[in-house]
Amino acid sequence: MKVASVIVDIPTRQTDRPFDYLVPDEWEDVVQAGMRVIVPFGTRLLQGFVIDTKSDTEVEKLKPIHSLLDVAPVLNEELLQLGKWLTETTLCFMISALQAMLPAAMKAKYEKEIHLIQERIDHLHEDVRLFFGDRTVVSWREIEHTSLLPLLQKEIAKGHLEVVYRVEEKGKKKTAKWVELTSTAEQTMEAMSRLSAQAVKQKEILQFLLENGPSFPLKQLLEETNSSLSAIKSLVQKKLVVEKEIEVYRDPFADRTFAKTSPLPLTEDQQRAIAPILAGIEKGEHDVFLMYGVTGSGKTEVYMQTIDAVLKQGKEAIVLVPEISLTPQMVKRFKGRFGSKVAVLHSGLSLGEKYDEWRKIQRKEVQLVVGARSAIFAPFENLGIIIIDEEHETSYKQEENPRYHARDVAIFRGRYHRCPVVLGSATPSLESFARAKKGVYKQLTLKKRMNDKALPPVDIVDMREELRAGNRSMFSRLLFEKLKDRLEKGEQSVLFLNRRGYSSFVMCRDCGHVIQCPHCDISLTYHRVQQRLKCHYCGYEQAVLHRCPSCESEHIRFFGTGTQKVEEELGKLLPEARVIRMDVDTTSRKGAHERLLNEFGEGKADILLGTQMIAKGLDFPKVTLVGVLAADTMLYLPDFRSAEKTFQLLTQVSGRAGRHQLPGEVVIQTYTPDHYSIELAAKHDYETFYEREMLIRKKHGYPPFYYLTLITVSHPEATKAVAITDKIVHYLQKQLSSQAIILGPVASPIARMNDRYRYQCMIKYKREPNFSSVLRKIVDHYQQEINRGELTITIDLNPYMMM
DNA sequence: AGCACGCCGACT
DNA sequence: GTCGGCGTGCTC
Repeated sequence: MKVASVIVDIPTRQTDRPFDYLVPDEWEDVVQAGMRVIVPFGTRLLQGFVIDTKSDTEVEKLKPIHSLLDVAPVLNEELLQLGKWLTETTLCFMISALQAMLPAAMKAKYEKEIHLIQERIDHLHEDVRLFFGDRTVVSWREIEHTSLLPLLQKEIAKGHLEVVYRVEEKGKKKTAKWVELTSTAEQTMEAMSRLSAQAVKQKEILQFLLENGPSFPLKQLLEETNSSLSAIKSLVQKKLVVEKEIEVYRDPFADRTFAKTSPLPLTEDQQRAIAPILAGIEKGEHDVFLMYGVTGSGKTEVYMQTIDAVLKQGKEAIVLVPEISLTPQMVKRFKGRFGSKVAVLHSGLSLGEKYDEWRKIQRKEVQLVVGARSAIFAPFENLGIIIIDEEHETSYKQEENPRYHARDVAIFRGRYHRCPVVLGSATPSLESFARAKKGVYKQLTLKKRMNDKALPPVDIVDMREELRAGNRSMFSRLLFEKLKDRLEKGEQSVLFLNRRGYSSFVMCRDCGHVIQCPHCDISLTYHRVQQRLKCHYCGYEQAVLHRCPSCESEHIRFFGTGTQKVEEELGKLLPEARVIRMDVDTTSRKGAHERLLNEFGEGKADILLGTQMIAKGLDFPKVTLVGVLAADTMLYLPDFRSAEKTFQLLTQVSGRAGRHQLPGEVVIQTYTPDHYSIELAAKHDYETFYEREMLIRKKHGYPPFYYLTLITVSHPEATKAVAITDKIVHYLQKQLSSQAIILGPVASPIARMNDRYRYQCMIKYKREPNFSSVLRKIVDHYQQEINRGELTITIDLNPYMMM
């Protein structure tokens, strides 16, 4: 007897354990851990993952596996272990962990249907027969909310109708039809001679296949022989050819060629940095390297040469880059160096395209993956290096279950494969830099820029001064002068507007009323293109108002500075300037991002105006001026990392100027010019920033001095939310050591979302061996209320979003 | 998650 | 006396 332990596709506490199934004899040699199967569960069918096989079980009423979804495991031993580890470190369900490691296309889609039973059709109620018409199957969804439901249920009970559960995959493999000769050349020729004289096309097709076959893609065959499908059909009927479905990959880069590049000679700095990594690769040793290198110091070239060494060993490599900088420029660099050995995974790809890239990895058709966060789960079996570029980026932390950080996963995998993990950044996260200083990570430093160009001088403009001087525009006099100057010289400028925490809201000028979402405690954002007000948290939207709902005044207007508004003002101030605007609105269409950047690169515009997305990776020789319109917009968000984020962003943006022959300049506009994060960013002084910020973190008990966990409780009733949070706080105080600092309950920064009140509790701690079991007990205790859907408790170990 | 099972009130 | 409402607990 062979038994399979299966994790079923229901993410709840009660089903978060393996269920045993009998493996039918015919699959005894096939079923292995890591495969997906379909199993009966209660009355339905579900997708599940085999995590173990064994020869006996305590379970008495074993059901057999219904069917297999894979012929080979989709998760290997390492990834199964990694899944287990994810459940422990992020407190998620096993099924969520397993699904997170696979492309979304492999998730199941469930269909419930009512089938007609042919033999019982005479017994069937008149109305039901009428409803079915000439159909034999009706989807459950169609009748679920109709008056027909009770009648149908009776008929089902009587056995006149049958309920069928179907499980399907979300994404499909893409196939193409091919045509193939069924017999040998001689037999085919002989058959040709027996064809009727009228069958000109059929003979032509056979002849073509004899010369170019024996198999050929159907579509091209029709084109080449200029014939129609009917000719093929006749040949199929005569059994002279067969049609075959052959799997093809969707290729997101099909119509692109990438110029081949070769390794560049390394600078002294680079050589010093690469040596320990190469030694690690050579010896098969796991180490975490923090590569701290100023912008333009050539980190990417170092990455590529280490990858080269890994591939030469016959091993594989993963490169993570932040979603936002996974630009065509970036892809081009890797594709140019490593050609067809590269798979690219990012959110711009369709479900099916991601699935195809994943299968290329699984089939070992590629050796290198460049991708965003989830690419860390690439199913390589012989990893030689993992590189995380811009390691400080918060997008490496997933903000939904499983709430993992790609850096932690990388280190897990690096340890498993005994290979180096390289974290690269010009502005490392405090956590990583502190670990490097302690010697936990090995620090590698790239001090000099490759072309020996000095970092650009930065001017800080105090916008309060501007206001006092009577300048009410969003451009300071200095920035305006410099923009005009570049325009005259024919050089380019980049204007950066950080909109986060500063979106355009609608306010009444008479009574100060701000239009808010009726379901969330957050102001609605004005979307100019569609002339609508939208809630960014629950999706609520409404038409723009022309009269204040509170005081009936007509003096209601839009506040906040959006990119569109900057564009408008630029048009007034510098009408001759050609401006390209890049934000969510202008880049949402596929390929728009790349097109706009290309236009700018070709000099078709003087000014590139944009949000976050232009902060990274752009490298245009003619850019000599970078302007930051409002540096402090995110400085006062309720987030202990806001100073760090501001520093990183300003440093990042400044790095866009003067990367080549022409010297660059940076202008930072701010209302808080003496804030250390702005001052030190202007001086390009990371290390001083690090020291200052560390003092603050230490004083207030934040990472990297303390670990942090955020518990968010949400409930439709505010009093309940407070009471439960309060109980949790008290319980934690009893269970945790006296060193742990437990804060709360306090209302979340967004106190109501989707008509649910949100309260939170923050725990700062150094060492709590029982922490996760304490947290588990809390969730278990409220299980009923959670199941009823009234209550949710979200636990984020190591949060990056405090909202 | 979804479904069966079981316990209460409103009706033929 | 039964039909159907929802609350409770189980699914290998």
